[in-house]
Amino acid sequence: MARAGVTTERLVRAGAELADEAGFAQVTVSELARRFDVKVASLYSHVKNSHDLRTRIALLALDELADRAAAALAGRAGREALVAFADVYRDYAREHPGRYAAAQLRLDPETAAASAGVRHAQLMRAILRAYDLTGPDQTHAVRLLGSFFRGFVALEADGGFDHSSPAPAESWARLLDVLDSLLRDWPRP
Amino acid sequence: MARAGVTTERLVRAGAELADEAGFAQVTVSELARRFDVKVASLYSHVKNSHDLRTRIALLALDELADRAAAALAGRAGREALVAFADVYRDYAREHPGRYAAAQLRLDPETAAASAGVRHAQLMRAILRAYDLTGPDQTHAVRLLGSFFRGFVALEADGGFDHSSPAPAESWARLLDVLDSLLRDWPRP
DNA sequence: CCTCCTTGCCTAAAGCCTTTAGGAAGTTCT
DNA sequence: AGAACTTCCTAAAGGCTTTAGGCAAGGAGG
Repeated sequence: MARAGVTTERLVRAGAELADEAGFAQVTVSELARRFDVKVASLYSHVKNSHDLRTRIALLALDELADRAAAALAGRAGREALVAFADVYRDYAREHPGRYAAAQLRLDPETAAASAGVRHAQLMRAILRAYDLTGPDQTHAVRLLGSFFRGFVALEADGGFDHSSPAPAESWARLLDVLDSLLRDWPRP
Repeated sequence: MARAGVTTERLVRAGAELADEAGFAQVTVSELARRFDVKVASLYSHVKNSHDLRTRIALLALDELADRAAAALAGRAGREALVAFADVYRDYAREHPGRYAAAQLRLDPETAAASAGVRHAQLMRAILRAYDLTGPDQTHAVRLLGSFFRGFVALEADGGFDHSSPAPAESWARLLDVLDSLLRDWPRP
């Protein structure tokens, strides 16, 4: 019997593509087996179980995102950096909805600590260095940005902005300006 | 055979409780049948299918949320209203994580239009009446608040704030103040 | 070249969830 | 009481997950 040449690597990559096509929830060991034209049980030599597969896809996505974010931040600071970083997120979510959903998967602490999630946090902090924020307000600001990015992208993906008029892109651009202003002129407690 | 007294109403309510206990993803027709001590197929007289069940739970959650929000807003305006409204969201998500997750379920357009989601949008607009925002900036502001609430609550639930120091509650309070400032002193384009 | 062993893939089987079809026993209304 | 409806049941098919045990392809070493 000719070997199909399945590897964990290829499996995860195919899983990511499947996620983008059909949604992260549809990523199933069975469907991947079908795509590799292999029996389901065979995949269990390459992946521990369904959860393991999903986790690996999540890690791939986090990695890709961090890479893009780091590239976008190179040579930029202040408003430019903020916008570039934010766009990386939004664009990635739009280009790769399944992978983006995967990146939201809750990881167990050890896995999370070893993931590219850590890089994300560092990059966000780096953006804020251009602004004059001290002490806890720096953390608050990180959380504001993180919350806004995540929430906006989620709402846009859910069609939450579909039935009101300015296109999401317009709000996105305007709000990034507003947030830049806010960071430059951060209100005192 | 003694009747178990299952009704769509009781099913949805039990589903909501199950969601809060075990997570929205664990809400399954089978598990509910177990809880009502009834055969699985029996439930299909009360609910069209699994998706129908989840949708009903989502609608219940949206309704409860809108009720709470409306109550919180009564007699308040400006910063007070903003904080009260925001707390309703965050508290609901913490008290009823499963229901809150259900409320995020993507509904088809007709269902969404008939849901309490519409009330949410109106309440949010009502809050902004206290601030001096005109034209598209009003929509932008609604989107900023919505994104922030949703993102913050999601990140907190995912434990995204677990390994940095100020407690989420502290950032939440501070950031609501910051946003209130921002709305009062909204930057010109 | 040819064993030997690792590894990829397979069959079998059990467990759990969903959904449909068709039937029997309570409930309700006339 | 009898008809009509509703609730619940058994049966059965189909899908996904996961484990156990086996055969054969391909590379390593003699």
